[in-house]
Amino acid sequence: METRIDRIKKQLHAASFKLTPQREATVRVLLEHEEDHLSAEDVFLLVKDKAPEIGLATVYRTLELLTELKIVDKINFGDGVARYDLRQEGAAHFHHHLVCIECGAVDEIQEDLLEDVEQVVEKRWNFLVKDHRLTFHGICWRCNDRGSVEE
Amino acid sequence: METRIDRIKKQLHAASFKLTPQREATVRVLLEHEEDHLSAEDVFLLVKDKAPEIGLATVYRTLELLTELKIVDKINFGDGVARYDLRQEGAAHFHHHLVCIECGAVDEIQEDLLEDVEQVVEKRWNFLVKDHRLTFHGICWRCNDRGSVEE
DNA sequence: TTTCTTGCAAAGAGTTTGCAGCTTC
DNA sequence: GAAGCTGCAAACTCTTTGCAAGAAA
Repeated sequence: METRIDRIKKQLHAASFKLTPQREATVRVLLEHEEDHLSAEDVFLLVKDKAPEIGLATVYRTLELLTELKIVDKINFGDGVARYDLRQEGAAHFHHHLVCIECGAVDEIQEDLLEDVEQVVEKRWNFLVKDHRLTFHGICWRCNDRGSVEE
Repeated sequence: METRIDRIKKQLHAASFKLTPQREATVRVLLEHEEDHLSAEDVFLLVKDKAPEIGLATVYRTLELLTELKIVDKINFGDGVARYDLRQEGAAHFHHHLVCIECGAVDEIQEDLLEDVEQVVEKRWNFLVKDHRLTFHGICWRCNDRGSVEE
């Protein structure tokens, strides 16, 4: 059976790149942390466990490469650090994020909630939507449960 | 009649800050460029025309202050540079952006298109929405008009 | 005087790049 | 051996901070 790594390898080859051991280690870290939103530094530290000789620059170069090939998405929650998210296979659109302003947790919404909104944008603004970024800032269910919420 | 500057001055005073000449010059630049999405450097260069002795650090400090007071919004389109947008007076929510991947233009949508979506998020994810960031990436009406659009 | 604010220069964080050496075909 | 890839260190960009001097209350 074809694994996710195999498919990524094919994508790289199709674009004339190799899946080197360093690149594979990086991809594996991303696969093992699909739920998280790792920074380049985070990825670097995790990759080092598998491949201690790897350099930070290689991780950056790999993440950039994967971003170009649309295998990962580079996101920015405004804290000055780029984060990298493995794209859902076959996902045409970026998923959404819920950032908790209390505890800092970041949850994902895989469903596309914007279909109607995109229709409006395309019709009313004559803007051909190719992708979107949507992040909500607020209080997550964990913090909501934990106590009363007043403004 | 009370001007926008007057009101901003009051907001500063209410939080025990002064509207110094440097801060006023910075705010004026933002007012004169409401349509744009200026980086700190952009603001700095424009402020320098009015007040040549101003330092870049002061501009950064002023923009940070205005962001804290929710007079401006700090945005990030993923190019590693923070941009600053004067908030619409009385706007509870952040406006949306249309970023053209052809010409780089950034247009604004002041209308809140997300009311329905936020309801869903609050109900289904038990997430209390306080604010949102929504950016569409695609082809703007200018580039659309200019020629045929194929992928 | 005391407190806030500023300009400058230095420091800091995150990211990119030049280059020599190493792989891979 | 040509082409691609890597690790290291240096460079670079954007932003923040320390500090002495200046302005305001």
